[in-house]
Amino acid sequence: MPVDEDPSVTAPGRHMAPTLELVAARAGVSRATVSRVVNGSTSVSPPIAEAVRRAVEELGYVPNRAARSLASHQSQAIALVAPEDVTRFFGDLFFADIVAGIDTRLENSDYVLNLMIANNDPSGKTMRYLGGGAVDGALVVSHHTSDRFLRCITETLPVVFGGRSAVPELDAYVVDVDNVSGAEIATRHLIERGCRRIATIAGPLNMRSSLDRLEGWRRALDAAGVEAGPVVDGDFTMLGGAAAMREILDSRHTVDGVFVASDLMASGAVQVLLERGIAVPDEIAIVGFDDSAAALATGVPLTTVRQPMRDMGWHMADMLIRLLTGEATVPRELILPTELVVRESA
Amino acid sequence: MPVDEDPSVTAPGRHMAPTLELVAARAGVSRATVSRVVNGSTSVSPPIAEAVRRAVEELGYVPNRAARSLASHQSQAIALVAPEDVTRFFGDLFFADIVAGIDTRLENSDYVLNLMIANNDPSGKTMRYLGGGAVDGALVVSHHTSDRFLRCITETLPVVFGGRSAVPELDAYVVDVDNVSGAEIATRHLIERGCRRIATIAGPLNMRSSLDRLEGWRRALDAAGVEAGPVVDGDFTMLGGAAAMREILDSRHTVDGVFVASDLMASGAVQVLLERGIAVPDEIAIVGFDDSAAALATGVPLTTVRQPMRDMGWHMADMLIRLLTGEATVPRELILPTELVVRESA
DNA sequence: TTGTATGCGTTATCAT
DNA sequence: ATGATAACGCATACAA
Repeated sequence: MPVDEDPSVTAPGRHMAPTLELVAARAGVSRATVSRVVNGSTSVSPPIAEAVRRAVEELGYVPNRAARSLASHQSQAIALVAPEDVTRFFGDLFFADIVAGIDTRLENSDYVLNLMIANNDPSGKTMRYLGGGAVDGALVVSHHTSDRFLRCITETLPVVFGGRSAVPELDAYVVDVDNVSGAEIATRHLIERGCRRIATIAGPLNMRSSLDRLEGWRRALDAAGVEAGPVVDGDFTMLGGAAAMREILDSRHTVDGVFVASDLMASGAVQVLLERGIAVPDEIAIVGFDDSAAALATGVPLTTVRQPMRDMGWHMADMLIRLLTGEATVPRELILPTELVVRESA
Repeated sequence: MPVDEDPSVTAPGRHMAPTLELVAARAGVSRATVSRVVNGSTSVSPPIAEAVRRAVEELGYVPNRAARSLASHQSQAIALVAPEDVTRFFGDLFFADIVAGIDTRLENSDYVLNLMIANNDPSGKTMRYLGGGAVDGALVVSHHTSDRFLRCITETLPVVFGGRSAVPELDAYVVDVDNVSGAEIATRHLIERGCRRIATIAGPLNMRSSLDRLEGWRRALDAAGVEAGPVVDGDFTMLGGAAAMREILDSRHTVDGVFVASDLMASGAVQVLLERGIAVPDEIAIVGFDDSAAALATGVPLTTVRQPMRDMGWHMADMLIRLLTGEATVPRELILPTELVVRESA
């Protein structure tokens, strides 16, 4: 026979958190009823509901997550899975912003965010965790995550991707930034300010965003009937950008404008230009992409394309929640607009 | 009436995850035994343990977190609580790195990371969550979080702070970067290269790190018998740094070196110098702090002080885990060394 | 509308 | 060393 302590309603147990049971006792109803009002069931008479709410308030009751999860088969948690090298690629660039965006969406929900840095091993801890019912869904900032890994996880859980992957067959839910039109706008800006020999420094061509930005550059050129200048890979790094700029300058081409697919690369490119005494933007105009910190820290403040990373985070979370709550019509793809920020480099 | 599928042991239930029960059946033992081997209890005979392990493997069993948590009163989760404006202050600076560090420590543990952006309201969702047993402990990157908030949370949970707060009475567990000696080294570098009239552009003086860096600057000066130059608040922003630099130049002081308490501010300062045709470092040498992206994107690559943010994350997590596992001797404070990175600005 | 009873998957306390 | 069995705190089907 269990040794029950006196469950006197007045005694606020030392450290034990109050349970449904206690609230029920205090309100003079059954556990089920308390559960109902806590979960916002409609079928409970106003006076009773009120009494329960009071008891909840007085006792400072807060539902036990584990118990709730166990009984309901829902964790009310979602995972944010980021590739192993967040800090290398997303670098210190967007991560904080995306997270902030996700959080603002989650704020008014009951979901909490679980952070996972994932290696690309579909059999690792990450997969076990995601598969083990620990989370109801996942947000993944993909960009170049392995195919096998992605497929695995989408089979297990509702997933929303941030940034379309390079493998288009994977028709999952995704929110992305409109890289194409962003690049297009940037390039058009170059054209409108008079540039006619426009090169581009691109990102690694196995990344979707690089491809899209290249495409946008090309479109703007085509639309204006301007001949395409050289295309050089800058690897999305500052050093790569500098190297690419040198390559362009040393080539047989003459250019008067460059669309650079990231601010970091643009920053490297501008430094090379300055070193060689080439005036920016007068001799060569530069437009970057990202509107990252680098855009302002560069010798010549960069004209660039701002990406709404915060919005992206918000919408990723929003989409997933709508998926989880069984909403009927969740669009499979959401493309967020970019914005040209005109500063001094073009 | 629920439509149960045949729970035959051999049939890998469509979607239901295998439970202890199933594993037990398969291995021909009791649930308790399975639980023991899963949790690494010693008191189980090798052959039986082996059989269980096989069953676990074959069924792909993974313990249900909710159930485990409910029964054990431990969530195996820790929270990372960041101030509301992560993205403004930590900005895109350190957040990703700290997270990466935390994650590497957590990787080999059973803990998962819960991310919470906290407003400073001790009664809000964050507090309810932290108090509700949803996590076993918390990591907080504090720097300027409200006192009341902090006190609240430290009373509820084991907490490790990243960065000492400005309120020293709060003697919680904390890991911090050695701002004092970092600033000292930076300033000494200035002195060693011949500077004799050394100013400093400081951060907001209500932040502990600002205070510490100021202190380091002063110490180096004192140690070398060099008179202290002007001290100007640069607000930890690029614009603030630029304004501060102008203020120094326009003052009655002449300076030949400036220790700037952040790269972002240093970046602004350098631009002002360049605009006015003042040679860096020949006429005025600049040393920054952080070794952030801004350090490289600046016109003159910055000599600066690198902070081991990744290590900081690692040690925060490590400290908390040791606290949670009841380790006897956990130091209350851990100060990580910084490192001077010499580039071109000084 | 409200209460009763059962189950969720583990851990932990007992016996054995 | 191993196996029953009782919590753990909540949701929910069902009865009232």
